[in-house]
Amino acid sequence: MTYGDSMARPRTFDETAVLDAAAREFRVHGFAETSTEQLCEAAGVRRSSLYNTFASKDELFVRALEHYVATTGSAHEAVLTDEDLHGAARLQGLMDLILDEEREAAAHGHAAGCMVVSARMAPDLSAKNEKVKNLLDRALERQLSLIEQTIRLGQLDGSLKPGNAAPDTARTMVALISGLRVLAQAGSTHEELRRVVTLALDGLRA
Amino acid sequence: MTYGDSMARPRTFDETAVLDAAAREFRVHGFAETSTEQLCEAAGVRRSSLYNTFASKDELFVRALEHYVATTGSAHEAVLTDEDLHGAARLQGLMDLILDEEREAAAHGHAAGCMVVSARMAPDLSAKNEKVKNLLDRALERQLSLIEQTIRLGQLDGSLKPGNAAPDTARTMVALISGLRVLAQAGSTHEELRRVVTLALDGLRA
DNA sequence: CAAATTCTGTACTGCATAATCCAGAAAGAG
DNA sequence: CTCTTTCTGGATTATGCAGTACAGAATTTG
Repeated sequence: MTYGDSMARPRTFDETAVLDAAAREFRVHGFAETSTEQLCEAAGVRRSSLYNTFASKDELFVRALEHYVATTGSAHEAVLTDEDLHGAARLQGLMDLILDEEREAAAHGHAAGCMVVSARMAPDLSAKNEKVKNLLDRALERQLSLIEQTIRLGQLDGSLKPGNAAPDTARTMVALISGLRVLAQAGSTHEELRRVVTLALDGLRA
Repeated sequence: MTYGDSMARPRTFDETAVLDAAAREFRVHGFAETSTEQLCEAAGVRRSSLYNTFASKDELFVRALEHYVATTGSAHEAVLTDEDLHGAARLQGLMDLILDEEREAAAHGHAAGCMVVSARMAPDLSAKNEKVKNLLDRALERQLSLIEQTIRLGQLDGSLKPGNAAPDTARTMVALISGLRVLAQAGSTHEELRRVVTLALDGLRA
């Protein structure tokens, strides 16, 4: 009942590290195909410890998703608000984040995967768990809003072709990112993905 | 042991209709989240009948996937080889197929889903079943090849901007289509999806 | 009618796996 | 040292679901 700093044996594992490991598993294999066994092994934690910390696989998934969208969201935000770059370069930077992630994963023999895409493609998850749906919706909203602002900036600083509606362009970028995740799972090489990005961004440049 | 035309009670259900119904379930819910119960109910067929006709859920999935990629592939091919249209219009026609499908599904309160995207996002399926992987790979190859030819045509007939490499452009289109599937699952409206398509295609036109 | 085959409906089996429980060792706080 | 809490490791329970089995009705051919 003594929360926070206990007066007994402390946790030997980092909760955030567990969420990281869980997210890595979930994003590659999806929710249904990831067993608690895999999660324990990936996190280097025993079952009892897992269930002491998280009530259920569902809750762990929600927490991992929360952690995943928060960290990736922040990384994306950092690039998309980099004062040293013009709009087009920020977009390029965002896509480079994705490309680098996929290259890194490919070096380990698999695609990076994406918790958001696979969760979206398994709508029963969102239907069963309201928190999942809310997290996904808010993540999408945040991403759209950030990209939208970047588009507007790029059109003002002259790096992006004017005339394209910012919301539509933002949504197109999100579609492109999701599509890249799928192509990566289909085995497309880093070079192929990079050329897709180049072609798509060139269509937006001034 | 008497194959083909039996001399007894014939099937009262159409095997193709079952595959259609199964594909409809699988494409929305994915493999893991679709129970054999759902499949029976959707197809209007009893369990015994299902297992008399298909050896397992795995085989039914493979058959449904086969049927799905064959029918959608043919529909796409029909548009992409329509002699009455120039290249850009054929691409537009392809995207309209997707958009119409999503609009139709949205009218029923859900996204259309996609067996290919969700199967790709669950790579364990392909890992476990070689046939799944082969079907997905051949479907992607076919789609890329068809779109690539259409791009080349469009660049020759002047409807598409020259200079873009056809393979890259084709892969970008595939990414866009996958992205549309994801956005649709995220609840994007038909109008929003349509504007995404318009923007993306406008970037390719002459 | 007889034989063959599929249908319906329900009940059952088997397995994977999510989740619980427990006994003891380990490690901090007072 | 004592108390508390978390660890390890394994055993156990519970559940959902894929797949099987079966009995009887239905439907076709010969």
